[in-house]
Amino acid sequence: MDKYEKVFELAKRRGFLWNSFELYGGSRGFYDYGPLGSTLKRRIEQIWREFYVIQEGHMEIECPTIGIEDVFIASGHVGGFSDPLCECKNCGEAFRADHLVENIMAAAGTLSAEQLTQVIKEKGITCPECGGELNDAYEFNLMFKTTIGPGTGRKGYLRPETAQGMFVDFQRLSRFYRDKLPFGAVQIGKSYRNEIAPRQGVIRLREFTQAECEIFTDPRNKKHPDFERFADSELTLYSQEAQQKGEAFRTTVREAVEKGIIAHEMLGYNIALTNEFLTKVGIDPARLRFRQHLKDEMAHYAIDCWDAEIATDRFGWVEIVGIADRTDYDLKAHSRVSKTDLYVYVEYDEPKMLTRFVVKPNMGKLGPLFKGKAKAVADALKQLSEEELSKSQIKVTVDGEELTVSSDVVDFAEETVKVSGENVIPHVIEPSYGIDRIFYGIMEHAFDEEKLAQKAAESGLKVEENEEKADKGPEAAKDENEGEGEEETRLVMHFSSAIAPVQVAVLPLLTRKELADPAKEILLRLREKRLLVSYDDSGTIGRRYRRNDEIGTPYSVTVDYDTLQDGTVTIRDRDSMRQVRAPIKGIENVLYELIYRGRDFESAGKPFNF
RNA sequence: GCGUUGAUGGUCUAGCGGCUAUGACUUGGGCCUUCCAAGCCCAAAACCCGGGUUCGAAUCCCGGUCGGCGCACCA
Repeated sequence: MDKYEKVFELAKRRGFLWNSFELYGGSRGFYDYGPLGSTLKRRIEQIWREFYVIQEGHMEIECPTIGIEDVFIASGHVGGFSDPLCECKNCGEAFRADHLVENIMAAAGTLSAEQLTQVIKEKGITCPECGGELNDAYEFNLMFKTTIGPGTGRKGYLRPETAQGMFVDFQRLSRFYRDKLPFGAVQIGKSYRNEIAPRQGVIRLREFTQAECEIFTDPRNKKHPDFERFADSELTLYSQEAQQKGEAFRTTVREAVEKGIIAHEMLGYNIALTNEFLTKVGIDPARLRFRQHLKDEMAHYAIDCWDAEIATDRFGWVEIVGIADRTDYDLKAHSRVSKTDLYVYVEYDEPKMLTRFVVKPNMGKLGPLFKGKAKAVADALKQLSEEELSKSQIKVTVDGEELTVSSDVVDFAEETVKVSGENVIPHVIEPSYGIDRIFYGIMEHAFDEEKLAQKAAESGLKVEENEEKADKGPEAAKDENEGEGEEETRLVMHFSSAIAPVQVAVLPLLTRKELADPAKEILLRLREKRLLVSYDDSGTIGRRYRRNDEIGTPYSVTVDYDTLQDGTVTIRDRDSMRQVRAPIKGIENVLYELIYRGRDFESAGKPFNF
């Protein structure tokens, strides 16, 4: 079993992730989040909101998951979100039709499936594998298509990304933020891609959760007002240059921006923010890097693009976040299709005085003179130069007809006007998170199989000797030695308490009413503090500790007979397995501080060892 | 999508023409038990789906579904 299998086995068994539709045999590319998985995921999303909505002030919006066709025509998904495929009739191998044609002609990527089929036939292209005949090329679009309304209805698509919502709502958002750049908006929700062959579990899904943020920025100023906040943060960067050498390096955000490795402060800031977020939710910094897109891999309109990648045991480096400067590409595209200008009016620091030549035809006189042609004449006059307008008889050409206008029907002058700003199409900085992949990354990075004997030696915990076996004499001891290969291991999920789906387990030492009652009282008090708590009284205490280790519960509270005497309970720390003794009174505050205030465990009570 | 390989209780697995389908862990009920899983008793729980071959199929054959791997794909 490799690590992926172990993590998945645990995830399945403990209610984190299940194959969807298992009852009916399942369906590829879909996963259910079980009770604990669902909670864990929601907590990740909630921290994401704390970062982007609360701290950064990019408000959240919610758009339909079904979009109308125009939206995806503008975004390029209708035309470009598909690949022309074609298969060999002989060996069945599938190829990208445009790739086959690429060697023969340029701009193969712009051809339709029909055109590609024609080229393949004309040039007699055969299967690169076996030389067999190829069948007709066809478009495979990765969007799920549907119909809106009854009958033929209207074409609709399940959105392949959440980002378009923010672009389509751009004007409303701009008003909401009182037309002041930069501003941003986020959306967390489901997106859909009809993948050809989804694999790798939750890494590639047909329905998945994205958290995307679009920051609309002044293209002339990509400095970040709060850059200093992260300027000295260290990042692991795998830049274009570093990729040549095959080696990532550590540097500060400031240095990366100054040296031009990262294009500008806006990107640098957002990469650092991403780094902070991922670390906070439990991605191991040692298994995290930011990889820059290579020139040929970047979308043609993008200025710079960085992926946060995590090291996974089976799949190697996996992209979990993309952070790109998409320029004004999306807004321009929607402008074009919707025939609406999308811009923000940006005021200058100082109004500019501009001199320009202004022509003012006197319509009161032109009208009676030229009747229906008056408007055209006026327009023609406006095009003339000062010199021509200065003549007493001005000649203009309207619809091929030369007309003469006397100089008294038109005024002109050089005017100085005050211009206090201009219309700007913002550039978009887009951090785009794949929540499901982050979820898996957290699971894998939190997963641990601890050798218990070794741990006990290291942490100075008491090693449990099996007394029974010792009593049985030398033979039993020999048995034990022979079984040495099967050293006891402990499965632990080292979730941070910020995301753990269960934060505290309340456990009566024995299944007895006199212990259960105070335990249940503690349970209620913790719930009042809005902590995620579970109660478990089945099996031995050790077994329950292990159960909670597996689901990553950071703290356990145990009620025993001493509790009845002196009103104290045991708090156990998941990672160190250490225990302290603390009074029941105020226990909810102590746990709250351990979980949310980073209180040191040893300070939570008196050291305790059994 | 092509090729290849696999599919047995919740999990991991034995069985590869003839059984009431193996075992372990887990789970539930109880006993025992005063702090780190596997002490005792009891119980629950499985042959992926559909065809075919055969007196008889978990086992052999075909198709499908799902999983792994390789190729292609990953906008």
